[in-house]
Amino acid sequence: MSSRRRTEAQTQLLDLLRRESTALSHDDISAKLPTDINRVTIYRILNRFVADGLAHRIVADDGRQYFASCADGCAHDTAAHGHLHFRCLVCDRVECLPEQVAFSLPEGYRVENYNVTLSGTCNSCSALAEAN
Amino acid sequence: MSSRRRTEAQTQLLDLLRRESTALSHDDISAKLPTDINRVTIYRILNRFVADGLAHRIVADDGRQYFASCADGCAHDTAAHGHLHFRCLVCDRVECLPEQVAFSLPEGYRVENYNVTLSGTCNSCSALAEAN
DNA sequence: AAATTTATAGCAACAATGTTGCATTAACGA
DNA sequence: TCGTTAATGCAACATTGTTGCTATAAATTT
Ligand SMILES: [Zn+2]
Ligand SMILES: [Zn+2]
Ligand SMILES: [Zn+2]
Ligand SMILES: [Zn+2]
Repeated sequence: MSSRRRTEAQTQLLDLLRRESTALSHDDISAKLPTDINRVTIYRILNRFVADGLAHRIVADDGRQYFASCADGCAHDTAAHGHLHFRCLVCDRVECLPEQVAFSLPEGYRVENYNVTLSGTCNSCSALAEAN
Repeated sequence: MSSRRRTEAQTQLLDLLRRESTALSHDDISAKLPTDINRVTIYRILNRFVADGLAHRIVADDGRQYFASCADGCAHDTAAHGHLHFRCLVCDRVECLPEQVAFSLPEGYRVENYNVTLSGTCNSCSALAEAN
């Protein structure tokens, strides 16, 4: 395998993902990056991060990709990404939740990727709603 | 609410969804329909079916929408769609599996939609692989 | 049966998201 | 310092799904 090079763009992107507590869409990332990085470059860096196990990709129920750092407690094997994702329909944020999903699967199925996304109202948004 | 009208296009589409054992993408549907129906019309009919509880929408981890009839045993409330979906990376089919997913959610989260998709190799494709 | 109403269909154009090809730049090792 | 090639940036494209508008036709009323 060809080895990776340390570039400014990648450093910024990885720092961003690690700093954020929620999973980020491409748009989120573009908006939050300190420097302008080309659209395509961002996509390519993200794909590389996923391939290298630095981040994982969530395809949410809005059909868009979100990316989250794999740093904390989420080991790089597939099964570790079986954790839950929650997309809030109010604040439009996607969170990685630590809870694992349990299920049984009929004989003969071999799982390679997990993509579990619930959507609804997140805890902070329901708290806000209660307050009114 | 304005009442629905019985049209040829809708009948064909609903028949197709009910006849099929797997969830269908737009392309699948286009290809399998006995008559040519306009792209946009298909999308609109599908959205109506989902709104009316005749079908449910799955957003798979390829970012595309798949549709399955709600006829058999899948009641029309949200929770009933908590069943598992499996997308086979070999034969590219999406199945509704009857098994429910179990998970716990932190306090304060309110779920409106479930979207659980595993991907990998389905039972028939792994059987074929074994045979070789 | 004819006229009326309006849900549905069809066409064109658009929007959003992500990828590929290719030339240029720059990281890194020799 | 030089050469190799990974990474970037630009343009163009691909795919998937939606919206606006007009035409058609299903259902209801006259
Ligand atoms: Zn929220
Ligand atoms: Zn996650
Ligand atoms: Zn298969
Ligand atoms: Zn299903």
